[in-house]
Amino acid sequence: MEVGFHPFTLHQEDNQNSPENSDEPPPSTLFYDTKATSTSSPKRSRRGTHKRVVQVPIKDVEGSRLKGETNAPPSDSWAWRKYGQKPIKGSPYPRGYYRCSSSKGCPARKQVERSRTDPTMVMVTYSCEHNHPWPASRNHNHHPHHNPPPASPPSASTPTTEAETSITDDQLEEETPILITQSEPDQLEPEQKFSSLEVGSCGPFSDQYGWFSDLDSTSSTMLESPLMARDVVEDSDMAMIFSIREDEESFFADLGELPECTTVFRRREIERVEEHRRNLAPWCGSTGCFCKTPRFAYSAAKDTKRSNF
DNA sequence: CGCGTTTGACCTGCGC
DNA sequence: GCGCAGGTCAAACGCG
Repeated sequence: MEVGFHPFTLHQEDNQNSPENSDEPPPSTLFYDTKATSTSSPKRSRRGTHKRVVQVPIKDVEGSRLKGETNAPPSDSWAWRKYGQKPIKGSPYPRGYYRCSSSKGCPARKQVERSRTDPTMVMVTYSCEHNHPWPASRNHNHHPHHNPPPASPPSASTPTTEAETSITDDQLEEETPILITQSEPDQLEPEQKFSSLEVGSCGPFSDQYGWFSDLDSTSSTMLESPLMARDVVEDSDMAMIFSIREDEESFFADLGELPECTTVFRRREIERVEEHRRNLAPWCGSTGCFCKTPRFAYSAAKDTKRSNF
């Protein structure tokens, strides 16, 4: 399919949903997760919605699909339909609103806007969860087998649906390691940190996988960021990561054609993790936890008159 | 013809 | 209560 993009940074939104106020995450690879209760209709609840903000290098977006638009939706494997666009106060770039068109009634939505502080980055805010299986038609490299991800304790939040699980599996079939970091870990217990990164936790992660699956090998550059190099893993999280490793091995066995760089990365990271494990070094500094590959991720007149857009 | 995008209008939440 | 700003709706339009 089209060129994938690299989720670069994700940061947790506060309850007020104001990426424009928080679009200055460090230029490192971060993966924020927002935990909140989804309330009634999305339209009526601007706060309390589970959102995830992903910062993506603009070049990747451009590579996928864009028509001179400043914030063309990054290419993930879900089908997104644009339903609105608004100029955001304080930002020179408009925000585009997309909803999943893969399935009727799917509540999944995402907002795309270019970062004010770094025009080379696009902020993608995911909210709600896909309520349907992974759009196979859009999912290249679909492998029919594979074990479900290690039974990471079901997320404390929203249970993972079967569809979501399968989605995850499918997407986990995809290669390309991904770095996931959750911010604001201080507000979460270790388990929570991870559960919030899990697939089922109000699921947005499953749709994260969507574009994870489209990542191309170039993401390895991001993955070898300094931040990546200094990861330290906590025991509980290590357990997760290592329980996944088994799958990983089988995965890799099936991924013979993966770009070498990604494979190198994995091995490198595995070694690092193991080393950390040996040292039992604490991790999750102020920037929080992170996971590696997608497989590991699961742990991962008003206005018109005034806005004239 | 179906699907996606554009865009003006409307609705809702929140801060003051 | 009011105004602002964000989020969504839906008609019109474009494209394949």
